[in-house]
Amino acid sequence: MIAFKSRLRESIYERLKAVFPVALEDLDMAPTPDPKMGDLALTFPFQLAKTLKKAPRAIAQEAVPLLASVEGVVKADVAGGGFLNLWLDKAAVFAEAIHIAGRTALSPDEEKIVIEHTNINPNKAAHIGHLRNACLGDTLARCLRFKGEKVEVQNYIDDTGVQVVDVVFGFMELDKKTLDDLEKLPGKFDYYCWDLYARVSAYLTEHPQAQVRKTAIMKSIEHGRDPEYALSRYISRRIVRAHLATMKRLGIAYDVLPCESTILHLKFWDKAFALLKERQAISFSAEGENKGCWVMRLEEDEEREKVIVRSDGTVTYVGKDIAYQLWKFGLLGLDFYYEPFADENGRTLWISTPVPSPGGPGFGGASKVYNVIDTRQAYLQKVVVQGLRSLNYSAQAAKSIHFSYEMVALSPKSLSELGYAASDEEKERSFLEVSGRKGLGVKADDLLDRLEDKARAEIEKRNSALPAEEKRRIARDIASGALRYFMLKFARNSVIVFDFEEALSFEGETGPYLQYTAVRLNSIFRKLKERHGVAESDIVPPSDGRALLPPGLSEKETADFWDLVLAAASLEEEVLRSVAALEFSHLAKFAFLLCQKFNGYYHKYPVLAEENKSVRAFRLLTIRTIKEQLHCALGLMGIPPPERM
RNA sequence: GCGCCCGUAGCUCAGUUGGAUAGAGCGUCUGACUACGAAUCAGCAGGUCGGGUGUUCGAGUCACCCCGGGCGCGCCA
Repeated sequence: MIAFKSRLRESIYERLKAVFPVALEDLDMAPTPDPKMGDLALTFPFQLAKTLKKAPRAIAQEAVPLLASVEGVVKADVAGGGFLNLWLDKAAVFAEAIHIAGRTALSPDEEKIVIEHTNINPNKAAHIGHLRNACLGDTLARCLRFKGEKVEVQNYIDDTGVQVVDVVFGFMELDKKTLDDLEKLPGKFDYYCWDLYARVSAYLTEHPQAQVRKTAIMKSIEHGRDPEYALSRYISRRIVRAHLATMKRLGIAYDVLPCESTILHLKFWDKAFALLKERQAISFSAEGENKGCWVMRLEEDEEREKVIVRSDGTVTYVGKDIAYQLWKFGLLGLDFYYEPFADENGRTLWISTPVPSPGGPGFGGASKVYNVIDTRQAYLQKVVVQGLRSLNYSAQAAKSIHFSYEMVALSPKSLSELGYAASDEEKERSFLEVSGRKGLGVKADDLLDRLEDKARAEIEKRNSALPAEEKRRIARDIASGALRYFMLKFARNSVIVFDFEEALSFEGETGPYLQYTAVRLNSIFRKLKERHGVAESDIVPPSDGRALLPPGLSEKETADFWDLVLAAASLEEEVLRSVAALEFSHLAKFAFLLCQKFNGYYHKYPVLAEENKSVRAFRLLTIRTIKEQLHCALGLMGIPPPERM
């Protein structure tokens, strides 16, 4: 419908411009509050009132005759204090909706877009906070690809960070395990490390003198000395595989895994450092509290400065991030080497390596970059962008988007369900932050397992005769759909206070509600084939000149049909709106509303049982359009539509 | 102290870059299945949109000030 609307806007503009001082972009067309008042409302009379020194209502009155014969408009009228309401040609809109259903006419704006998301430290299992990140990032990727953009998804692996060092320390010092022992460790490795990491954190707090040993381990890893280096590498790689397996359960995949170790080996930082010095984006601090450091002055606060290179010559996290961001835009003049890491449904996932490997693919070189990182890192992301700007890469700075979102926290109820013994101070609070250090959080796989168990029980109630394998597959799809919708339904700026009961719900505004709706739609077409031998693809608009809307259709049904089709036809606009605002709760809400409208419609209007042939054909055409748009929306959210459930 | 975010129905949250009469879900209550799938649908009840002052034809939405809560502000990542 986006194409229909833009054509409409242009022809309205053509009619108005001779008489009124309007610009094309002033012609906003908002839906009316009530379909009885028309379909779209123009508000330009309000805007013109002052300059024309006329009442908005009078302006609207004057404009009405100009719009009466615009193509696609069947009626125009004045309403309220000066709204100009339009009634659209239902058949024309419906025809376009049928034509475009399940597809899009949108086109890309960028040469190439890089999205960085997930980025879990490879030292422990993924938890619900990580899931929010991955679901948002993956949905963004899907929407941009739908739009036609060339998208590359990167999952940055901090394989040399202190968090991995902590776990190496734990294996060596607390558990006295060798690499050989690790290879034989039974059970879920990421779960083992989850507990170990919490144990190490507690141990280091109680035994500050152990920091010396930890520092020694870190140095060994940096210099590639075994057994520390071999352990760190083994741990990080095995955990990354665990994370990938978790994300695969949600249909989330990546193109490339850039590793921090490679950034260090290939001297990305040295190159970036030289650039920063050369263009004076950073300066050497000769005195004061940051004496001996290379620092960047902050634009919004001249008093403050951020240390980029420490006095001991090592680079900070932000410094490395600036180098990485430069590489994403192809501004570093360096590239990684790559080797295959995994095969995901026939698609190769590549990992960076310092070892030259001829014939490998190339990554990076984007014209726009989205970094999906929670809002607590907003300050650091600002510094990164300022880094680009200071290097005179203002175009790239403007296209460095921090896709920020609030954290996932735990409700007091979920804390007690996890068996967490909260301190008195913690009991006062309305929620607690997830903390890997404390081992406090809901592990992604645990939550998915619980969702699957519950889904399987529900399937058993309804479809116990299905083959076991199919029941398992459906349970997986429902678990995935429930979780993905849950992660998208909240606005990104609001803290999700996680509650098991809410997250495990399959009723109301949930993923399974949407899936159930899709299943009902499937069933109609399955039965159409079984009972009447008509395939879904045979449902097409009448070709013999008969009207798209059957004559004599009741006023009530026309209104219900129209409400449904208008909703379905706004998918593309909703996608654009969601991407522009980075607010995928819009898309989620859109899909939910569409399902609600369909379920209400279907309740009132029988389809297969309808005796009047032309009415039945019309309803089939209507719901087929709905089905395709719904499947499309589900696909954008990564919610799998089961055949049955 | 400075910066960012949040405050809407009993609970959890939407609210289309300012539009007409503020909406969902859950929960409560009342109804609808020998099924085109009840993971559904129909209905009842529930609101000084934290408070105030402005801007505007129009404010839940924008500005400023308060109140309450969260998160940042490391030579950690």
